[in-house]
Amino acid sequence: MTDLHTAVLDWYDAHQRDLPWRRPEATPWGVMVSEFMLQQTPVVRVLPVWEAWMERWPTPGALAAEPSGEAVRAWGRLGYPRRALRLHAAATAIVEQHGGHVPSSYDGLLALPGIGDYTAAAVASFGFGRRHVVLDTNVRRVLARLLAGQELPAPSVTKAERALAETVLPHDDSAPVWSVAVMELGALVCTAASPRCDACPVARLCAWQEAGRPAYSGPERKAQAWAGTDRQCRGRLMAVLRDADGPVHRTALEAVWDKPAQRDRSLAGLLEDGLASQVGPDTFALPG
DNA sequence: TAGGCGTGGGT
DNA sequence: TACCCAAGCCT
Repeated sequence: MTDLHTAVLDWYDAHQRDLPWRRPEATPWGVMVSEFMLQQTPVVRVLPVWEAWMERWPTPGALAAEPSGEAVRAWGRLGYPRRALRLHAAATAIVEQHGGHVPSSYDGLLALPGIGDYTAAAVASFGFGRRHVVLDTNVRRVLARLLAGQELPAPSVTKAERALAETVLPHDDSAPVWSVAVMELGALVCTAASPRCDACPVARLCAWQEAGRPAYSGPERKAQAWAGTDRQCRGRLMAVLRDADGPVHRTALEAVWDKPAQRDRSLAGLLEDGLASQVGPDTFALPG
């Protein structure tokens, strides 16, 4: 155990948030649900939805037994509702292919819909105690600063970055807690915009500090457009479907977006994606 | 692989 | 006010 590990783990022990999916009684399914919800979504918004979700669907089988539309409805305003669809599909695959038990291996997890490298590593690690490099945006940022001396990581994961993360991943059973501790450090202290270096337990070991905190100099990071996009339109349409008890008439959808061509294209996209279904000549609903 | 895909809080 | 960004995935 190096000075670096001791400092990070001691800090985590003292400052970690009490999150329900981190508690000892949390199941692999609960961990998996949390990881789906946390994809691109802050913890504070996930908490109440996760609680309600686990109350209603405590196992993959419970979720798989209901229509996918119920998952989309329960997803609420978390955003990226196809995650709800994919979580439902993953639950179905777990029932059909894994006897209702969340697979414990990275490869088994990676094969499920909606699970990529990060989520597979996170569930294998946090849900089953396995040793995997867990590279999310927090870990990447912390290691970029601490080890590479750069303010921000590259736009996508590089081989060198993964290799560097491997060099600091403990080889004993503390690998998972190391990963979650680094993530927590990134979420609470080593933040993207205004890092609180005065509160950082490893500032004295940080290559970025040592270099004088140079500004990011890599490829340009372009922001996503939002106003007037199909995404905004789709969000409006989904809100109408979600908030209705049953099927809604076409006019209710037309009322929330005034550009007919874009509205029609967006609705067609939602039908194509399986996020909505047409139940009559002029009526639509969440999928059955 | 670059771009599409929701939502809302922080600065 | 306008970005910026938050435990990514898929095509």
